[in-house]
Amino acid sequence: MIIENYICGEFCKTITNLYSQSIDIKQVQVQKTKKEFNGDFTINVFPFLKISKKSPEQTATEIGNYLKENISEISSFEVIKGFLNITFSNSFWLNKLNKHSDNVIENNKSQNILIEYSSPNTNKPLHLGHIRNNLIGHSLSEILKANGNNVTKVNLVNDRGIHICKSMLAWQKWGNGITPEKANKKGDKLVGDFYVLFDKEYKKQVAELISNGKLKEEAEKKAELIIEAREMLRKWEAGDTEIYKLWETMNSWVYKGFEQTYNLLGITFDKTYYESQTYGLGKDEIIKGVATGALIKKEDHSICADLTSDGLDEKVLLRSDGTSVYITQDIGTAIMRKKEFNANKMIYIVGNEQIYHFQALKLVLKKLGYNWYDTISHLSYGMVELPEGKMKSREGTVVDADDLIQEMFDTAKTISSELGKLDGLTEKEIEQIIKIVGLGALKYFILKVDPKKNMLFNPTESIDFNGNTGPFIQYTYARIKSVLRKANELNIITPEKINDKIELNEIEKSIIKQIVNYNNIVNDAANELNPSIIANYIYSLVKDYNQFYHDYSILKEENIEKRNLRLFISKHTASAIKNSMN
RNA sequence: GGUUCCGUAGCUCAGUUGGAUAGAGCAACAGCCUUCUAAGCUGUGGGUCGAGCGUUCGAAUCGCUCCGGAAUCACCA
Repeated sequence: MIIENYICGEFCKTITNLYSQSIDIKQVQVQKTKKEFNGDFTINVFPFLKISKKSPEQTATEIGNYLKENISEISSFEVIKGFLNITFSNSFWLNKLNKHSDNVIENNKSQNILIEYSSPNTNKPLHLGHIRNNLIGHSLSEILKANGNNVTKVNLVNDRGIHICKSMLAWQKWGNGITPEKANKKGDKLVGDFYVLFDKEYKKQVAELISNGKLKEEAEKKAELIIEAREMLRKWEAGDTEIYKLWETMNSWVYKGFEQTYNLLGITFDKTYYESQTYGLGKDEIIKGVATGALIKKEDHSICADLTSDGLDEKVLLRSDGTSVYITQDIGTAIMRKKEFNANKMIYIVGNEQIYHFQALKLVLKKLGYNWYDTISHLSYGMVELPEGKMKSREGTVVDADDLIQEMFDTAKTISSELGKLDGLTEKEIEQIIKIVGLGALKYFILKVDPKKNMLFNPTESIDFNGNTGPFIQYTYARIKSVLRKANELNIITPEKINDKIELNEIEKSIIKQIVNYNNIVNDAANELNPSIIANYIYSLVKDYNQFYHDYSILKEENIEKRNLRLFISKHTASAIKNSMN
């Protein structure tokens, strides 16, 4: 955008000088020139025909001539219909590239950004949906960091509630004192099994009641197991020591399991919140809100926010018995975090089923008088579907995170050894490689899709290493590194030695342009909160580089400057790729 | 029913604030290991951008109306 802005500015001056009329810079449209045409940037002159009172071709030619005369870096221009394609000199691009050599992003207004992601429940192991969440959250936080922001990554664990009591109750009844160690099982898996067991037994009871003539709804409420689970939740909230101890023990098993999965994925958090500690937050704020008249207290003593003027409904914030609901807690934590981290921006990575929830959250905060309510953004992502349809825990079609990651490793190993990529390596090296490749495949496969869209996860395609995949990018990166390793004359690659005397062919120039624009893309993606832009961008860069690689042989190269240029490009391509692979 | 999101090649997906002849990969077919690593490269075929109307010099992109799919509209979380 930096170059485009510069061109826009020069264009405005040109219009003023040629036609003595001033125009708004926003009217100027500058794009990168399409591949099929000659040029680096294209200015569209159609909107200015009324000012020039000439044909599109004449107008574009006039402007082109003026720009070329006044900007020395423009080497030539071409006019096609109303499109003015201008070409910058090679030295212009090479200098830009050199400026960005360390991929340090300039022009930063550093911000404190808080990003919440993952947010698991402690009654089930992590699954494919969590993987999408985790990868988006982690990747976005890396993008924001690369932009020079101060990023705090937080997790909010849902560790309380009736669903947690269900697995606890099942363990109490049928667990016979089993532990992850005794069962030789990950803690989250073990607890998840008891949750499933509860559901199974509960359904049995319900079916029995129905066959005894009860209505379905009544049966679901009257089944003994659910009554016991509710009683357990009541005891937990009352601070019953025995229940509390069980809860702590089982949750600690789960956390150990989660930690393993996070480690496997390479994901970390700066702070973890537990809902058991935050669920009471927000009450005071809401009561204050009633006092100021922002919120409504109803006859049954429940407290609501009237959001109808914003197109939403009435939202309950405190139950009639004074206990808090989900959103109460979120109001409290938002206010707390805002203070704690002095956050300029708070991003929540949460599935699109909660779009309504976050709209309501922001509006309630607004009503409560927090004018920073709009610094909250909800990055919602779509569901991950399987070729057979949606994942359903009841039907056992949920893709478990650990299983999936293991499968990626196994496939990476199979494919790599079939291709002979692992020949002559030590066990340790092999393990390292399949981890990088397997995870790279999974991460890229998920991140390349626009988060807001529902996506289809086809296991066989995700572990394909050809084409638009993570391993292809890694492969290219590895090859570039190999080129650089072999080029022991690296020290003679200096931009000063590369000048306009060297002609750039189309591919060389296209790669340089792409790398120069890389930082801007990163910036834009950070603004749009969308890692998939970078993923797709890097793929196109890598693809160009691959052509480049196949079209030339450095070792056979006739002149030393050309060889330097190619090494120079390789070096920058490598750093651009590396930057985006973290 | 209200609100939000999605619909682009057989399949999975890109497509920058409206721009030029709509792009990749997979799958199919035909080539390429004298090159820096073939996890690659080249070529061929494949499209009514869900449909229609409108806005304008110009629409996959913006607006409206339909059609199809998803999510949501709890004193659940």
